[in-house]
Amino acid sequence: MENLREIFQIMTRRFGLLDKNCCTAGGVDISLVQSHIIYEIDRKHNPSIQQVADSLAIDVTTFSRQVQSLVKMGLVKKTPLPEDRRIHILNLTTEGKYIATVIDGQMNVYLKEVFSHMSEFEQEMVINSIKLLNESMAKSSVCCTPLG
Amino acid sequence: MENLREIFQIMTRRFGLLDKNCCTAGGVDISLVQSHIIYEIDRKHNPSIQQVADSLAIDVTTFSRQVQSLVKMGLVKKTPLPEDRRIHILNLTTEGKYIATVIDGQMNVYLKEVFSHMSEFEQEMVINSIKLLNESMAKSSVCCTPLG
DNA sequence: AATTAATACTTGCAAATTGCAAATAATATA
DNA sequence: TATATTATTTGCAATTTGCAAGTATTAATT
Repeated sequence: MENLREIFQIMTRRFGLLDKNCCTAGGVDISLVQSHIIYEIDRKHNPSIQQVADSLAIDVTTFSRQVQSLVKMGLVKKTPLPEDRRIHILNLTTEGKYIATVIDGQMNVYLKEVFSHMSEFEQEMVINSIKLLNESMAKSSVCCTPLG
Repeated sequence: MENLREIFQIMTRRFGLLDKNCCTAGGVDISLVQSHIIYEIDRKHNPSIQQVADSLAIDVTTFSRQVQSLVKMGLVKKTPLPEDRRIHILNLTTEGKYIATVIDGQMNVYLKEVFSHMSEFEQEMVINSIKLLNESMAKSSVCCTPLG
């Protein structure tokens, strides 16, 4: 088998670049990490601080501060859970949701553009492959355990 | 077509985690960025500072300082080019090469482990898909232009 | 019920990383 | 020679990071 690392290194680097494009929406500038946080809060159902931090494999203390920023920016709301007030639940404000939607749309436009250079058949294949890869990484012991 | 961003977001995040594992070799600790820099210097033939910075899409001033650290750590050598002494050529020291080799080996072990959860056929397919993806991104206008 | 332990989250640093603007150094052009 | 251009490096000043230690709240133990 050929050099796996080579092709993966290039791929992830390129996606990193694509990702960087995606941090301005509706006149609001956010950082890459913040966009990932918003994405994750949107995806999960009322997650706690700890949960999201684990999913993104960010140190909780760092994450705590990032959340504070996002709250200050009016994109995220933080509410103590009534049943257990140690836990704080996160969700997006209306503006936060809006930003999430815009970024998501933008990302999909970018990805579609990338896919437009392939045939129907190839597109199918690539999508299946990525899914397979995700499943394999989920099974793997060497990495990637966080995130559900 | 289904939500492209979802599967890519998960994939790149997981690879990010895998990548993070890969920064200790032979008793030397390096950061993620530094490991990418070493990888890129190794891959290119006597690249200049500017070239590597562009490839990795890192600000040159930031990159300059990272190189200084790596030189201080004895992993990278920086030599002015005789024909044009504005340009500084980078290459790995013996220890730098050693580190690069160790990390590369380690990464390939990890990747093989991930691939071990797939059939022969699937493995082939995934590899072809990643290559296709890389080619498509290279053709794309929306991202990823740096790096050759 | 009172102590102790465990969990979820937040601060206090201090170090590392970043990027812009300005500086230097070397070459190319007028 | 003077001016512009290119490659790289510093000077900040702001942001981001992670560890250790803190607070707040709930669970377990006595």
